[in-house]
Amino acid sequence: MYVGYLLDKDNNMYPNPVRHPGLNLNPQNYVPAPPQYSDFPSYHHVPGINSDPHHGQPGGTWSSYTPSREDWHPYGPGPGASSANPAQISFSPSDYNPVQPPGPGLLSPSLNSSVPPLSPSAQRRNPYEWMRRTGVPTSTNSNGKTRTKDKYRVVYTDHQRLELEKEFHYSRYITIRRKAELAASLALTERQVKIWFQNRRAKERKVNKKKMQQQSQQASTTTPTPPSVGTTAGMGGLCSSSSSNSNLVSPSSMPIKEEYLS
DNA sequence: TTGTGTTTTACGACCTCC
DNA sequence: GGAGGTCGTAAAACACAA
Repeated sequence: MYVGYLLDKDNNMYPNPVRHPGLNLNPQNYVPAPPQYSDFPSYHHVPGINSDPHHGQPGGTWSSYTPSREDWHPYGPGPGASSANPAQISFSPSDYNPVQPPGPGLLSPSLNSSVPPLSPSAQRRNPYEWMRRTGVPTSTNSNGKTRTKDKYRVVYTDHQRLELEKEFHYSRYITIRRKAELAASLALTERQVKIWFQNRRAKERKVNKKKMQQQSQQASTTTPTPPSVGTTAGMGGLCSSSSSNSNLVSPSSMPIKEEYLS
């Protein structure tokens, strides 16, 4: 889909360690971004989001961040907690009437209705279906697991995924500070960000493993001579036998997100 | 429409490091 | 002991062929 397209298009997005120079989305593929994200205050990578030492300027606002959000369980105490996610609320369907928490609205009234889809992919899937049909907690399944309380899983918005992908594209392993910043800016919990990165690394390993299998299969069928032992020439950083190796894969050499390329 | 395969969140078990 | 890593897996969401 378009996230990968963006990353491919901006393959040199992070040519140097200075990152997130505004993180502008490609308007062609992220239409109509301005009205969509004008209500997403942290989307533009507010100052302080670059506070990581290797990310650029030291952050002046870091000390003001309160990481208490980590304790919000994603399943939360019900609709109020779900509604506290501005990124998700912003795109709730017009016929959905969430229980809004009191106080200054996280949701601009203009977004409640007649909002064009977030992205091309948002036209075919609604990331907020769970908000519709998970009103009744499904506390336990047949196995007695308490895996689903209010919802089993949420579907992250394209914006959230884009930002996470960008961060992953920059670094396979997120720092504690960046995790907190990203969680705050994307209205996710730090736990969600952490798990997303874990899953993303797993995905990369899986893809690399698949690639290696294909290459070895190809080599065995085309070349009679086996590859020399002890050399990694030609592997292109695809050695993913261990976790420590997996992060050596060049970001630009990644088989980036075919699922986004449609 | 439906069946099926794939991808995406989320978690638990286990391990390592500080 | 806690945090965060991998690995395996569950199940929802999604894509797509029949």
